[in-house]
Order: sequence, then structure tokens, then C-alpha cells
Amino acid sequence: MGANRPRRSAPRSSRVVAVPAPIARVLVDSPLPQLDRLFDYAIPKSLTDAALPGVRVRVPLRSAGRIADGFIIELAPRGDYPGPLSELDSIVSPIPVLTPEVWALARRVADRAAGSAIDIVRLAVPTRQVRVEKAWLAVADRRALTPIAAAPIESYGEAVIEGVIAGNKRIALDAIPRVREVGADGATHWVGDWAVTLAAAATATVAGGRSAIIAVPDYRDQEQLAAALCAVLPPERIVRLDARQSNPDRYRALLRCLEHEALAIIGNRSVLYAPAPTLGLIAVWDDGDPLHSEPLAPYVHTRDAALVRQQQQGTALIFAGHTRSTDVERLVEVGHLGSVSPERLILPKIVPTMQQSGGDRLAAGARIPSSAWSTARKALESGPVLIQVGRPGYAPRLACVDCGQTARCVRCEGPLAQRSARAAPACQWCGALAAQWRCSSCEGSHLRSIGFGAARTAEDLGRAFPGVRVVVADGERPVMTIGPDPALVIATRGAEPVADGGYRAVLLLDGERMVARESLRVGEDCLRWWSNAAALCGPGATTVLVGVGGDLASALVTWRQADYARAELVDRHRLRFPPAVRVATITGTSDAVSVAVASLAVAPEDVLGPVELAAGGVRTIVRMSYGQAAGVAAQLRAETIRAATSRRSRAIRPEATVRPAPGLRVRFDDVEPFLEA
DNA sequence: AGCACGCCGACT
DNA sequence: GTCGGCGTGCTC
Repeated sequence: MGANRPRRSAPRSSRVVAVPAPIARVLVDSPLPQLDRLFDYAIPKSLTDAALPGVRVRVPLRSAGRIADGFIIELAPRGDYPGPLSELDSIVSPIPVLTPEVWALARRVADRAAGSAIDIVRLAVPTRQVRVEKAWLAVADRRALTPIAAAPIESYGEAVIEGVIAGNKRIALDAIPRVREVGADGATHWVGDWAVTLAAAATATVAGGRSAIIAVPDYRDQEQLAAALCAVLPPERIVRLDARQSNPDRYRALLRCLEHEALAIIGNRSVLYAPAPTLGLIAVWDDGDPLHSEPLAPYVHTRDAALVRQQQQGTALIFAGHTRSTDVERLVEVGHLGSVSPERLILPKIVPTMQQSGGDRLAAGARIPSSAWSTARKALESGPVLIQVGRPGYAPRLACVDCGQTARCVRCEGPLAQRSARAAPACQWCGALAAQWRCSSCEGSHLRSIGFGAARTAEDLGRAFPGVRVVVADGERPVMTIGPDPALVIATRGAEPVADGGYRAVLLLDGERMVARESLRVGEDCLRWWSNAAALCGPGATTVLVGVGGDLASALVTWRQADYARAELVDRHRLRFPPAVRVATITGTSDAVSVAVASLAVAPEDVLGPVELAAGGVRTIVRMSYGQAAGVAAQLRAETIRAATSRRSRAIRPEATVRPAPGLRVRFDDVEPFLEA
């Protein structure tokens, strides 16, 4: 940028002197990796006033033969492009919706992930809504908002969290496992204590004249946080910004973020890309939840976006949770994050129960030991009881009566399951009803169910506790809250409602099955699911963990999740597994992948693969140290562009048997396929 | 992605 | 002689 400064110093009477016609550098909205850079455009006279950095524009793009969308990133007196410049076609809206901070974040985050900045910008900036914009512009007088008074943040020692915020420190924060009642506008809500703490932290930030961004994994968490915030901040200080909103709502929220007064901005993962007036705090709740991992390219995790933005803007940073992800533990160990725990430990009462049950003859009895039964029975006298199960539906798996083989769809080989007691068995992949099912190995035609889904558990428990209300909460039928009256709440992990006053007891079922799952993160995930459920207990309530022993059970019982993460990380270091190392998953045509991998400066033992993919093409996983990652990402980006521009790969094999997706795809830090490699 | 430019075979 | 095939490369 310095090279493009005007040559002459500005004359005194600037109005009469012709300024050299400035050019606009534009980020074009195109999915093509080779267009992920700035293009210079001349600014026509009619647009000089409105052509400001951050505005959405339309520009001609020769080869696409059309007008493309884009954003002015910067203005310069002259460009370095030697050819003749095209002119900006038009300015979509005069509002600079892409702020310099968000642009810098998008660029850096995309570079780290070997992806396109525009893919991040698209998450950051919703499309323009004319009506919303007009309404916003019509509010001419933006009166100063009333100042906010900070209340002390409880339970973490005097001024500890306030010090973190004021000193722009970075910490991992252990949340307190209990529920609290918060009141706003006469109504009261029960929320996790974590929401109260983060709301208080946001308030302290806003009171200091700075904004706070808080990212939560899902809508249920967002509702809790919103309720806690409403109790301590006026509504004009709170902005919600998430993917679930309609586009007009998102645009309205974005415009509010462009105002100048400090705000508390909450939402799910993409909230990290919100513009924020003087950002002072970034907080992430439960960073181990997979919902924090962005499913769209370039697949940037909330945690990474938070770390980059913290570094760029020098804000305070809080990763809060009941458990500690190995990723956050690693950051604590390298000294990037401090660690803050509650002043006084509040431990939920947790009892592990290795299997073998009392003699209840009901089906559910087979997996609920008698001690858990009696805990539930007693607790149901005074309030709601939570039963956490592993799977939704009725029968999560079906098998052939005759040979025991898992029943599979005749069309696509997907596993069959039963949604409810009366539903016909159907394929879990393609949804086809298995009407004329025949066992593929023994020709049998009768099915039996394997395992228990939430609906089946509900049915059995309802029979065991006649007259008690039974509520099923899962991904399909979400339940946010439960009243204080006795009820059996059967919820799949992660879908547990918050109960008024907390649950009187919590039963964690199917643990054995959850632990048996093949995944790098099973341990972390299970501990997180169980801890989050146990944290919903009311005072004195008992959590029973059924059928699991060992390190996981003792980490839960002693409530020492950080110790578990530490031990887990030692193993990951020994095995060179993430997050001890970073990994890049490279997929594409066999040629493109092997050329790309060969160009990387990594040791041969860190190249895992290639493996053939069913969809065609191959996949190779490359692991690297954190120090190597920037170089590897840059190289993979160059290879992606090369694969996208040279068409030889397609021409060489016109009659290939399976047609793989053209080009090269790169994804960083996707741990799921790691074990298969 | 689209679209123009460019360098070799059948054509009025 | 030239019309047009698609392989190659660029997009301010």
C-alpha cells in the first residue's frame, strides 16, 4: 500500500486541484479460486462520492461475460495493473457493509485454511435488503444510548473476569455446573450458570465502552444466553446474528452492528464475522461442540476464527465450557491461554454404575440398574428427571431374526431403523421404506429391533411410571425448557431442555454404546455430553452414569475435565494425532492430489494415503506441525488454483471409468477421517 | 465458470 | 486459399 501513495504532498487549496482519478480495488464474488484476489477498476465520475471501501458494487468481468457482484476493499490513486481498466458498473448500496476489520479477518482466516476470502465474506455479509436498509437509514437521529453500569461478576473471585476483559487477556474458563433463574420484563427463565457469567462479562465489556461477541453452538444455548443478557442489558444493546434468521433479519442485525455504540452480539459460529463497534471481548461457549465447525468451505472452526480475530484486534478472549477440548488444553499448555476456575468448587453429585440390573422385567430394565431406578423413582416425587439417551427414534437398528445380520436397505445398503413404535422400517440414508425386505445373507424376511432409541425408552419408562408425564426431546422435536413439575424427560445428547429449578435427577444411559463409537474424539465428546447434562441438575440432585467405568467415568465423577484433556493430549502427542499436529485433507483426481502432495515440504511419514473414494478420486491426509501449516496452506492454495485453471487433467482421460469431481479440494483440521487413513 | 484467442484438417 | 475444431489461458 505504501508504494501507491500519491507522489506529491497535498496542496493547501485542495478543492481546485484535480486529484488523480483514483481506482477501486475490488474483491469479486466468485467461487473460482483463481479470482480470489483484488481487481482494479476505474471509478466513473458519477460514482466518486459513493465509492468507498466496504461498499457492495457491481463490476464487469470480461470472461464471465457478465456483471459480477463484489466489494470495494480499498481506494488507491493508481493501480499497478498495466492494461486499461474497466469502470465500476454501479454501487449496490452506499453502506460500507464490509468493514476493514472483517475484511482483514476474512483474508487471514481464508489463507490459513487454503480457501477463498469471499467464502468468509459471504458468511459475514448478508445480501442487501432494500426495505430493511431504507427503514434503518430513515432513523436519522441515533440518540446516544444510556450508559451501562457494570455489576460485579460473581463466583470467580473479586474482579478476576473484569481484569481479563480490561487487560485483554486470553483464558479458558471453567463454567459452574448449575442452573440459575434470571428475570427480564417480569418473566423469569432458568438458564445454565455459564450464560449468566458470559452475560455479565459482556455487560462489563459494554460498560467499558466496547463490544462483545459471544458464539454458542446451537439455538438452545443462544436462547439461554439471550435470556441472561436481557436480564442485565437493555434490548438496544443486544444483537442476535445467526444462520437461522431470515435474510432481512440478518441484514437488520448487520446494520445495527455498524452503529457506533458498544453492543453485545450473540449468535452461532458465523457471529465471529460480525462487524462490532470497538470490539473488546470474544467469547466462545463449549468449543468442543461439533456445531462450531463450519460445514461450508473453507470449513473454519469458530475457535480458529476467534483466535485469529483476537490476535488481529487485541481483544480479551474467553473459551468457556464444562469440559475442556484438547484444542483449548493445548493452547493452555503452550501458554497462549490462561486458565480460570470458579472461586469455590461446586461439584454435581455423580454416581457411576457399572452394568447389571435389578430384576425389572421391562425392556428398559435391562439397561437401567436398580440403583438408577430407585434414584429416578424418588426424584420423580419432587420434580423432573432427565434421561439422556444415545439415539433418537424408536429402534435405531434392525436385524434379521434368523441370522442376526444388520438389516440394510435393498436400494442403497443403508442401515434400517424404526422412527416410532408403529412406523414402518425405513432406510436411514435414503429414507426408502423397507416394505419387501429380504435378508441379503439368509433370505429371512423378519426383522427385530436392536437397541433403544429415545421413543422406545420413553415408551418403556412411561409404562414403568404410570401417570408421570413423559417428554421426548431430540433433534426433530426440540424442547427448550421444562417446568418444575414431575416429568420424565427423555433427551438425546445435546438436546436436553433446561428445567425450572434444575432436574431432580439425571440418568445417563447408553454410555457404553457412545464410548464404543469409532472416532478420534469419543472420549472428549462423551465427557462433554455427560458433563453438560449433569450441569442441568438442581441443588442436591444425583447424576447416575450407567455402564461406564475407567478414566472417563472418574473424570466425570471428580469433575476434573481439564485433567482428562491433558492426559488425552499426551496421547495425541505420542501418536502425532490432532490437535498435537495440524492435518490437511486433500481430495480430488488422483493426478491432482499426487502432484499437490509431492509439492509439499513434509516428511514422507506424514503423508497418509492416498485412498480411493467411492465417489471417485482419491484422498490423502497430510499432517504437519503448527509452524509448517502456513507454508503448507499457501502451497495447497497454489495447487488448487493450478488444478482449477489447467484443464489437461480432464483431457487426458476422456473415458475414465468413474468421473471424479474435477479439481482439488482442501480441508484443514478435519479429524473425522483421520482414523481410517 | 464462460469466453476469446490460436493453431491444424476438410471445404465452397 | 479459409472455415472452424476445441485445447489453452484469462478475467482489472
